[in-house]
Amino acid sequence: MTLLKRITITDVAEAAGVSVSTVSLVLSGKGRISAATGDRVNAAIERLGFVRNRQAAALRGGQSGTIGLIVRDPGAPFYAGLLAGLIEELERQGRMVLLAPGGRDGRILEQGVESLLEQGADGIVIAGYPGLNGTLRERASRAGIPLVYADRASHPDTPDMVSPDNMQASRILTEHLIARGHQRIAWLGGRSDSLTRAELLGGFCATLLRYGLPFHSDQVMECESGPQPAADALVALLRRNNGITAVVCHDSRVAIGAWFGLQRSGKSSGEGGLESYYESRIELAAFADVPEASLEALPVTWLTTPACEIGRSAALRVLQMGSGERQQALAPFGVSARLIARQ
Amino acid sequence: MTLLKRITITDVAEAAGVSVSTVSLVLSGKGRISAATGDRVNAAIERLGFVRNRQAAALRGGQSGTIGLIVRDPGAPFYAGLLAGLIEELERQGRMVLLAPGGRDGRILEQGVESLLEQGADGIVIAGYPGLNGTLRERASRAGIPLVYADRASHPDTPDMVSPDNMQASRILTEHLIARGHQRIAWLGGRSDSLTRAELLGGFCATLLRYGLPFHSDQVMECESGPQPAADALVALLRRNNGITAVVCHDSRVAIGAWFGLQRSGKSSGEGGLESYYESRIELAAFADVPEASLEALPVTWLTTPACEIGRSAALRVLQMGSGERQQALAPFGVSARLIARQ
DNA sequence: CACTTTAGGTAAAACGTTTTAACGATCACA
DNA sequence: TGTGATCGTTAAAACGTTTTACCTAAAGTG
Repeated sequence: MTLLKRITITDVAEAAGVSVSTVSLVLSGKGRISAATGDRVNAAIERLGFVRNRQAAALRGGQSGTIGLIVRDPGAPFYAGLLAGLIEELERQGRMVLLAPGGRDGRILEQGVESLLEQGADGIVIAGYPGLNGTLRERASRAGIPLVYADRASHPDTPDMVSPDNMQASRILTEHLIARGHQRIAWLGGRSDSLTRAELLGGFCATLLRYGLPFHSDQVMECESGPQPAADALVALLRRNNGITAVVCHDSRVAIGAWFGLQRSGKSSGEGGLESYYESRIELAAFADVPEASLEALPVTWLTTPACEIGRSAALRVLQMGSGERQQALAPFGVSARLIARQ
Repeated sequence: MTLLKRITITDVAEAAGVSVSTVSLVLSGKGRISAATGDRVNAAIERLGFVRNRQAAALRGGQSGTIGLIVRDPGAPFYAGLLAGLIEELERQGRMVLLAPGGRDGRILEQGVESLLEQGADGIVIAGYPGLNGTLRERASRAGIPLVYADRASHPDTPDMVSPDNMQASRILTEHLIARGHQRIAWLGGRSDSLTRAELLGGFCATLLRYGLPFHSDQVMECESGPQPAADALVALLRRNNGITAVVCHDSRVAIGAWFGLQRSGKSSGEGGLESYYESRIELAAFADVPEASLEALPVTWLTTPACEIGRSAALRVLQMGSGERQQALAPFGVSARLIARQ
């Protein structure tokens, strides 16, 4: 395992009997070079196993070919999906992703941006930090590179944001239930201080009203996002016996809990298992960040935020901004959701 | 948004009234510089908002400060976890992650490695490609940088591999069930052509035998990894009425299916829901790539492969190899699992 | 034929940093 | 006072590309 001397453009030039300029021109396909010379150079490149040094190229030329990304929680399935979409799109454009560590701490975020600038990223995407930071925008703009925020939570409408269209998602899910004949639909779960929940609930409420269906506060049940609290909450909700025939769950854990709650509250025929559900009078629907095995297993209609779409859009947006297109031409970007119906 | 001229080390030197060499020395903390000069330089850096250009530094110096990573399927929760662990550890060592696009295709993988070499990665980690490729190893070694494979599947024992210790994981889970008094334990799920399953099943079988418990082929049930097939398989297994009191499930989807199968086969009291399970005579346990909401909701004892541990280990390993430690000193790396007991 | 144009190619100056060898000054020591 | 050390700093040569301006020979033009 001897460390061979790095093969440079100079070696190639020598081997092909041309100048370094010519090799560079062949590499980038820019200047005017005859087919014969081109072939000769390419042959030499192949023969020597030359790999171009992007750092040197970037040093002189400008673009490093990388887009920086900071994810607060890269292990969370949603952000993993976002990352996957982002990578895929950037790859299509011949760019790579430079991943800076995120973290709860805002200071780490700033440090991450700094590192990305050091590494010469051509643009920066920040995911999972709902509180947007003016300082960072300022920092990036001073360095002359575009910065965009992407998240599952909703953002104010500015052109450098990519987020799901929660209102629309909620409308789709609600209309689906209405189309299936439900008149009294309940809402379960979510903390009332969440912006996402507010938007989802807003879409829900607006859709009910648009179709002339009743919406009273006793149709909405707040609860912790765990199976147990959700089950309890659903039992309590149904005990009021207010004619509910369908329940929209704020997230997948709530949906699982709701399912157990249904079993317990006797809305099923008592056999247990999947079959019993189909005889129940209550239909379940849920929002989900991400496809989940438990939702596939249960008879729940669910609607996912397409994480990888958001990633893809963020990628396109940052490249767009980088290529000098005028900012005002870019509208805020809302990504729409996907419905997976059951039963 | 005017694009300011980039602030360079030269500007700093001028502002501080010293030479560029001095600034560089201060930056890297290498040479002998007086406290006074150091302060003066740092003040100038601060004042001008200088960011060091790593590409230029790498061009001259050597190390780029990045580790390349190729993940076949970055959207899958397990690899997301791996990525998270990897990032965290690399950050601790002051490195960043350069993410090349993966893909089913082996050709894309090679191209990814090539891109990483172009970008000057100081090392490469490849995750999720079970079929290891000698060409890539060769490529990396010719470029003089370390390459390690990391995966959830098991690998042959070579020092450049990081993978979970499946035998040990299986032993832990099986011993847990034995300790709880189970004598006849069944195995459910997994395709028989999977190396991972073979190792898990090997550990299971070995542990049973070590404790003097019977192991017959009718205790093992192969099935597709979905809720429905698993449910059917469990029903069939229990119908044989062979005294089974516990079932080890190959993965989380199988576990969910097994749960429904239990309900259906009357091993529960018929009330449905969580409560009914506790009266059932059958205990469930499962392996899981990754923590999952459905497993938390069900009374299943499960054992996860700590994805982020694997990522972390891969990071350490690649840095270790890069820092010129002797290869033979490095043992193959098996990462152990974590048990989450229920009931 | 004298002239412009064009095609194909090259020399050389950047790009921003690191590092080595050298330098003057100060200091210790006999 | 001469002789090395030691200290703090610096000039200058890399590192591997890209790009601009320039060159030469051949081809076109009147």
